[in-house]
Amino acid sequence: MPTTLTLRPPADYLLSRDVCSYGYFVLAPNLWHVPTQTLYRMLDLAGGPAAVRISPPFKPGEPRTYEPLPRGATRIEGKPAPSVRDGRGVFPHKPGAALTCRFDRTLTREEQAEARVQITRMLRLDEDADHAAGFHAVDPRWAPSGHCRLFRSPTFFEDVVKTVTSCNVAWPSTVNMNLRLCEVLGRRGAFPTPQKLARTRPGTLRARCRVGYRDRRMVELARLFCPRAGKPPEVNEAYLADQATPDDEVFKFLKTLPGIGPYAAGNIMMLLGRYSRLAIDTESIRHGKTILGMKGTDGAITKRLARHYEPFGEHRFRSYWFELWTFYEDRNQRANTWVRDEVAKAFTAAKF
DNA sequence: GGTAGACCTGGACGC
DNA sequence: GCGTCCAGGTCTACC
Repeated sequence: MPTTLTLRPPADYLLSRDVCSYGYFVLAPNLWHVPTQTLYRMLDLAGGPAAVRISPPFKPGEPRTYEPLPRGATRIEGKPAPSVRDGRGVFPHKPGAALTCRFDRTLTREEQAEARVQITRMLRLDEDADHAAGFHAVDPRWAPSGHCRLFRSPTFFEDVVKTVTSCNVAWPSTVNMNLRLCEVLGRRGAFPTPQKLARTRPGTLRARCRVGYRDRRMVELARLFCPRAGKPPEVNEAYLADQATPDDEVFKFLKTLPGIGPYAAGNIMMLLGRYSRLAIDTESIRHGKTILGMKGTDGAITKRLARHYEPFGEHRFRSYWFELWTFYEDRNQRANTWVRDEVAKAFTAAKF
């Protein structure tokens, strides 16, 4: 019998808001199903891949069976998206509602524990209501909407690779690269494991996944996540995620990784739960110019942005990000109504 | 330490 | 339909 797990999120948790809070929710293998406000994806577990559907509790009378997506499907036809009349407050379920995680196969006890860890990481269920209150105390602008959590991947490796696919490329290419990585290298469409990517020939990555010159860097990066000659992986996730490790040390280490520069390192810091740094890219410059009214060269605006977000201290990234995210939502409706293949083309700096 | 140019892909544009 | 140009962040060579 297929496994169903119930996860108790923090009291202020809203699936539609907290999943649709960062661009990675539209990158494969994630699939946000707009009509049912449900997240689908494939998780790679010890016993093999398992598809999971994460949703608020189902109402009495609703079908209890798992409804797999057709292979290759990118969307499901259904009812129109819920009303977005809310002006950043109303969603189709209540804050703190238990999350139902339905799998397409039976999971062993070990796999259930593994799945809980991965889903908790992805949804940031470890950032409780007190954590959110800490952010809102520093930046009260986001208290009414409750924005605080930023969606990420079930594994650190996936977050790092996704960040590399977002560098020096327009958003549609990032969407495409992730789709192909999952289709070509992932088991049943899951995100490829470090071991699989480390064994892949750069030429295959370039030709079939369209990653371009990133091919060798991605293979080298994957190798750093794999144990070698009985030694632990060079990338020590526990050390990097440990809040006792200084931000400066983490940032310095990340920049030594292949394909990771200042922007990518800043972004990965956020994905590790470290919000004290910005990740400055062309979108940041555009934001500085068009929304914050900054003038001057890109270098000058970068310095002004640093000064502008200084007052938000340990929460700089989130204060910056939700300004940017609100800008996107004002022009493209609420993020929980976005369909992957449609936003793939709309979601670029040049379009705004 | 700072900077110029190469690295690829895919969208936009002109013909 | 084809060719050309351009955006995007990192890396390397060079000053």
